[in-house]
Amino acid sequence: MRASNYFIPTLKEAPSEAEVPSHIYLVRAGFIRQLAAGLYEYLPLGLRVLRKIENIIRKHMDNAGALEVLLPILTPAELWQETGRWEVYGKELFRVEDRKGRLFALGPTHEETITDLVRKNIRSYKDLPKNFYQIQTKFRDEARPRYGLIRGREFLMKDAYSFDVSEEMAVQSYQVMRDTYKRIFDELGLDYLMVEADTGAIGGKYSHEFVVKAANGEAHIVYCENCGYAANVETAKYEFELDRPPPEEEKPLEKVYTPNVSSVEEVAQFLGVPPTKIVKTLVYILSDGRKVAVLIRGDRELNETKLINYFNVLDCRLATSEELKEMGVVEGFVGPIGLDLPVYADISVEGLHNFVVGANEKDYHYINVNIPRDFKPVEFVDFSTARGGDPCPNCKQPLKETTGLEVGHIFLLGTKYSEAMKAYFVDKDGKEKPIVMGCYGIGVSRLMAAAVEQNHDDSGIIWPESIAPFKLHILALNTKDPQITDVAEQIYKQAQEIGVEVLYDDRDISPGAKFKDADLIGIPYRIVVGKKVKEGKVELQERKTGKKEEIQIPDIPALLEKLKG
RNA sequence: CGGAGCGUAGCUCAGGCGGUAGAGCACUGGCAUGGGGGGCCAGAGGUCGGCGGUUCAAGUCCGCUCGCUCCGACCA
Repeated sequence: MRASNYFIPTLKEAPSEAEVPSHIYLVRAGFIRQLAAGLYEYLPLGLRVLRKIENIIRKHMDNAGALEVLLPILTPAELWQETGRWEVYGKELFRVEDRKGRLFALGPTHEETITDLVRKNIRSYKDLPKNFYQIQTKFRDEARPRYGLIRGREFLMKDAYSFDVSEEMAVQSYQVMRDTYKRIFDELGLDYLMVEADTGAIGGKYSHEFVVKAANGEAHIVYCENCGYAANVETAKYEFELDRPPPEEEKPLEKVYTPNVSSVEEVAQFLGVPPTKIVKTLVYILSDGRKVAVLIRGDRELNETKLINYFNVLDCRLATSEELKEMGVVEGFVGPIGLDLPVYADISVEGLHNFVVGANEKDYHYINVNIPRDFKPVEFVDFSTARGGDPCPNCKQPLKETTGLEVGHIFLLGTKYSEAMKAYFVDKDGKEKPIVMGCYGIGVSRLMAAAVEQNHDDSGIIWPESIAPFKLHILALNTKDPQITDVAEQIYKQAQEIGVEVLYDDRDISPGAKFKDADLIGIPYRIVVGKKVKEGKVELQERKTGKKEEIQIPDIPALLEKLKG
């Protein structure tokens, strides 16, 4: 491709709305443009990268035996109502109405659609297993689109759905996908982790996320370098036993005056005790209306996902000041003793002795509280958020903590959708059974951003070779010098003949501008044709390392062959 | 959805006291130049987000509205 015929609108300055490196560089280097909040246009360069990512995914999915389909973006509301997700998915679901008033959703995911297709067309165990996938635009009416391609309202995803006759077979399909995903992310050249994850709104029995390590990621994960344990903090466990303070002799319960002292830090300082001996009491309202008190040790953070899962509800939130008042609860001094709410305790509270809690009375705390002497929780449950330094649940070595971008998520769904939508098959024994499903997503457009987050420097993007828009960038430094343009043209033609994807900067602009653009665009290899052609030489530069090397012109075909391979 | 900020040239931003609209970069023509966004000359480019109000006069003050961004809630 000749740059003079192409479209690469580069920008010297970062657009004011861009915050993170991937957004800044993808816009500046002419890969994407923003149309509205969370909506992006892919320019020719951007589309090339997107297609590369797609094709890598497609290749591995095909190799794994998955079958590509293309499902409509518009999905009838009735389908979503069948599974209950018309309500459950909430405001994130983009809803539209046709002229007759019939309601549709712009698909954020396609479990309902694919399950409908399968129930209408698959009857027998002989038709199974099947795995269908598509690469399709998805929609989410995000409350807050952010960070360019990382969180858009419209984005490209690969989604796949497996259908099996039994859970055993479904687990096998799941494992095939897990291995396939590893191959995909390996080939994409990204630094990623596969982590245990929560199933969220998709539901299902268990799931794994594929997380690309990135400072701007929304996924918080912990992992163990020793044994390989890795999990999203939403679901991560840690070895509680090693997190316990040593046993103590029980001291008598005492109520102490703690004027205006309510936060853990304040109480710890005021009473001269470590936060590990203070127990926070949090009052939560569950989405089914239940009100519960949850105890957790002062140094630990409660994990609302674990709470939601334990109580089997859609959502939860802390009670507001007004609600606490209505319940007769004293904000800032809440405690389990004499509280008229079911009290659940995090596992961190189990075995804790002589600790501090609020006294349900303004400006008072109890000290030397002990279980079960002073109160008894309904149950001890793992509610706390794992963090770096916690002992690994498998091997007890300290866990590491990092943030990342979730670029893939696989779920063993079980029969949640097949039962809700009556997707049954007739098994060998002649009995009708629900199909066992799995679903598997990859954020294609998000991967493009993730790759840039992980591969850039102060000058611009450094594309991994597998997804770079071109392999080779030829810079003819002075287009008025026929000797230079002749050589550059010749290399360009050779590269095309050999099959190296090449961008040829033949524009009549200053050399500096060409170098700056080339750095910004981030094509892995660069051949600079300049003054040295007089000595029969050009220069090869590697974007990643900045390494420069002089090449004799007759050696170029060999070099191109190498680049192709 | 709560809180905050910002909308002026293609981009990044000044101007704010109410009185003829600015800079840098980009763009067009010309000249010179040709290894890191370089120089000189000339030029084009604006319903100052929109609607309404105050005023002799509004980019500037007031109200409403739309958009974009940030923090939070939420989320892949």
